[in-house]
Amino acid sequence: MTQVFDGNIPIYLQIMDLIKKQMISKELLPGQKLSSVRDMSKQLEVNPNTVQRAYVEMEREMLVYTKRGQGTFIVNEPEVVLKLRQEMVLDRVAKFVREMEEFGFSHDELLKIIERHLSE
Amino acid sequence: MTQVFDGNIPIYLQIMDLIKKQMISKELLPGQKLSSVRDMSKQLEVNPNTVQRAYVEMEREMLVYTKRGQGTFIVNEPEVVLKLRQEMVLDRVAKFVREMEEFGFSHDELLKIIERHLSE
Amino acid sequence: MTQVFDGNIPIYLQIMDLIKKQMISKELLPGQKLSSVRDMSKQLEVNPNTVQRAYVEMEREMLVYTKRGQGTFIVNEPEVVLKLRQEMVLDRVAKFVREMEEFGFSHDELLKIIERHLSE
Amino acid sequence: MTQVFDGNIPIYLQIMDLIKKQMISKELLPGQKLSSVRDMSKQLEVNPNTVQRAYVEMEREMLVYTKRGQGTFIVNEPEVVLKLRQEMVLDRVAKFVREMEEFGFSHDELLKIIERHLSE
DNA sequence: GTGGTCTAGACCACA
DNA sequence: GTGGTCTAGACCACT
Repeated sequence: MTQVFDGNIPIYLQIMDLIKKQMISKELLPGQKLSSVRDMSKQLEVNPNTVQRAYVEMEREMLVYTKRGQGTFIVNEPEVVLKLRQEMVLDRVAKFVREMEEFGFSHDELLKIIERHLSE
Repeated sequence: MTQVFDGNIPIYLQIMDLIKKQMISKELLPGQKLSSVRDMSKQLEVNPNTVQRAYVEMEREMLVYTKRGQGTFIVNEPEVVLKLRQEMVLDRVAKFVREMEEFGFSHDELLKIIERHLSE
Repeated sequence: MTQVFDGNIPIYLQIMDLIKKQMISKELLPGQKLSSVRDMSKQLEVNPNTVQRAYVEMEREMLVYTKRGQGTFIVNEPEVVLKLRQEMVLDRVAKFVREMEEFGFSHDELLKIIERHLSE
Repeated sequence: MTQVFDGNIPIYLQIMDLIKKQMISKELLPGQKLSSVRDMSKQLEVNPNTVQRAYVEMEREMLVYTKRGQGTFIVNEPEVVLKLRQEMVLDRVAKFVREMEEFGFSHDELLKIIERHLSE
């Protein structure tokens, strides 16, 4: 599975998103080491600087921390990941529902649409 | 309510999205005239060139057409709007479901989350 | 006067410092435009990215703001600059006094040393 | 009191500075043995290589010398320490005065600022 | 012309 | 090997 990026959104943001999703889905656990900047850049076929930027930005968001010369790690507090999960899910659901309302769907219609989509 | 744009996505794309939503929700009807580039740019507090670009792109997508000296108009065929609606809804639903799956939610959980959100 | 940087401190931090000093000494006034990234990079004989980083970092510190396509500007509130001035002066003085105390100087000696230095 | 380092300046330089200050304030006397690399690295929570590098640099500056199997020692000549003291004081004072001038302070203002700071 | 992002690749401090 | 910084230079969105 090669990673493909949306050309209209900065790649470093998409990398941050990718890692956040892995934190939420428990592919990445608290305290676990992230791939090194170099490895990640090869995996994603992206410049090391771009990965670096994603890591720095996530460190600023207190989701990861860096040990000089050792690597970058998911923060140790599971609460942080839980909070992230809540925030991201809420954000996505709210945005989705708002958009569907803007399209003129009632809540019932919305649920039916999703159910139909899931059953396919 | 002033329009606020996401700094990480090209503004012309966000303007296109805005207009498409208005077409779908019937705030903009087939054949109706869009605000002039100048007016729209003032409303959105955006450079006229940016609005212009959004209009041109939408013309390329055959959603609007331009009459010299008169302005830009939504295409007259209602089917086009219907098709747009289907496409955008499908796109949004598919994207939303995919993301929720990436978060590790089952389909049942997903439905429950939405129901809970709607009932608030 | 060519700018020379201390090899042991990141250049972008030294550029930030430079600009802050100019804000404090009123070479740069609230609302004033900074040199463009490219111009500044030529003036300082430094890569544009390095200047860019300094600007972004200062934007995060709310000392400057950016208008897309127009440039980077000192924030308009003079209070911010005053606060910066207070902070930086206090920081420098406190650090200096602390160091001189660590060297074993009394306050009287410290004052004499400075007076002698100033009169040279 | 745990030692905390400024992440933007090489740690070995900060360690050198620390030792020099101790020499100047006579916490470390001519001929006295420095903590072993291993002990020092534990105290400072730093990699032994980093301490080692600080020691080597200081040996190059002729401020310490190493006896094989016995450890690292402050040089025996008190004049060296005196000279170091003069140099560091001059350096700090000059740098401080220069910075305050860059901030736009006159010599009088500078003295007043320090006096006010000392009297607090 | 202006900032924002990205690539390709280098050198450094640190473990 | 690992992150942090920097250069050289490109392309893009926006004014």
